Amino acid sequence: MSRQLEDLDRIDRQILRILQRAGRLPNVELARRVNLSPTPCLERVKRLEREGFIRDYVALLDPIKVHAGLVVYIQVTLTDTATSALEAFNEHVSSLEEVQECHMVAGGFDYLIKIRIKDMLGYRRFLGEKLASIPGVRETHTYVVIQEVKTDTSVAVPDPEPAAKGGKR
Amino acid sequence: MSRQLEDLDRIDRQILRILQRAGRLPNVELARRVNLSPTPCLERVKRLEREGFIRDYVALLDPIKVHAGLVVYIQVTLTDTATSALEAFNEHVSSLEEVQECHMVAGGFDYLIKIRIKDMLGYRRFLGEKLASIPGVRETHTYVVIQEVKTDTSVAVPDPEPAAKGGKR
DNA sequence: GAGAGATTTCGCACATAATCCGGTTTTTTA
DNA sequence: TAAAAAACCGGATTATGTGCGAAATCTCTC
Repeated sequence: MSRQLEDLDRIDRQILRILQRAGRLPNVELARRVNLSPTPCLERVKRLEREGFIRDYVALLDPIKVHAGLVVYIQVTLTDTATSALEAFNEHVSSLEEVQECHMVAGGFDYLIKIRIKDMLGYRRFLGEKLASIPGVRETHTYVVIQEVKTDTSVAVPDPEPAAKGGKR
Repeated sequence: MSRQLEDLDRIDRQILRILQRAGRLPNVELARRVNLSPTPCLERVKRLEREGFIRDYVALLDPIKVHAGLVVYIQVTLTDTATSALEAFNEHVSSLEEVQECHMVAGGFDYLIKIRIKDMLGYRRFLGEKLASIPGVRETHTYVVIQEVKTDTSVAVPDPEPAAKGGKR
């Protein structure tokens, strides 16, 4: 029914790579870059969306200009590691607007969460008013980010396999 | 010259919040949602882009479908903490396609980098062939992500201050 | 508090892009 | 090799983005 990555040809992958960087590129221009006419190009894009390769399109803001320039990673350990407790924590954390990412990491049922706030005062408020109010938090360890060296929302799309034998595709 | 966040009114902030979630929303529809006609709405969007509040527009892909489903955080300590060594490391890391984020964290000149790869084999290859080849890496500590609880590219845009008294500016 | 100026808004006209449709070419399959 | 399926293209239609002048709103000054 739905294609796998292996089923995508060179053009499909090109499209993914381009749209990852320029989500609002007009279809005419996209078609030109991948050497297609607009119609089949749009058809491919729509299909990639339908099949779930493309999740959605977003605008990226300048964090500093919207007062969210400070990034802090917080490592969290829970007291209770029962499934229900974990799920409760998941729910709670997901609802916090400062939390950009939350991951459960291997080795001792810890969490690593990434937050964006304006400044240290914002961090203190988050820790005291938001994170502390979540039940079951045993301890936290804070990593304050001094410099953002790289931030990239795109992922590498591998080239297609040269197609084993016989025909091509 | 360029506006600050404080200078944005309710509508501007609404626009930012909406476009963060739906970067390809047609301007007519956006205008309808913020109760404006298309013309001034587009004018505002263009201005927000020009002033740098909106950095760019991107398509978000499904990491699993493009064989980048495994997230690993790696904590890195360098042997040399001279500015030139740090900059060299920054350059090197930024060029690696698996690296989605790289942050310098306070307290001992460590780095925290986030990578996306297909599986554990991909991780081993990255560590052995890519990260190890960067000079000056003293030690690394790995956090393997079991579950992605939350991932959000958007940031909270605060509501405007009610404008103190008398005039505003 | 009245008025000049600036800013923002709207509605219409125009340009550009997205979408639809039919026909052709290419690829796949039997 | 022929038939079927899929992909592609070009042009017509529709929708969307963009430019411009006029009206409305707001700001500031006197």
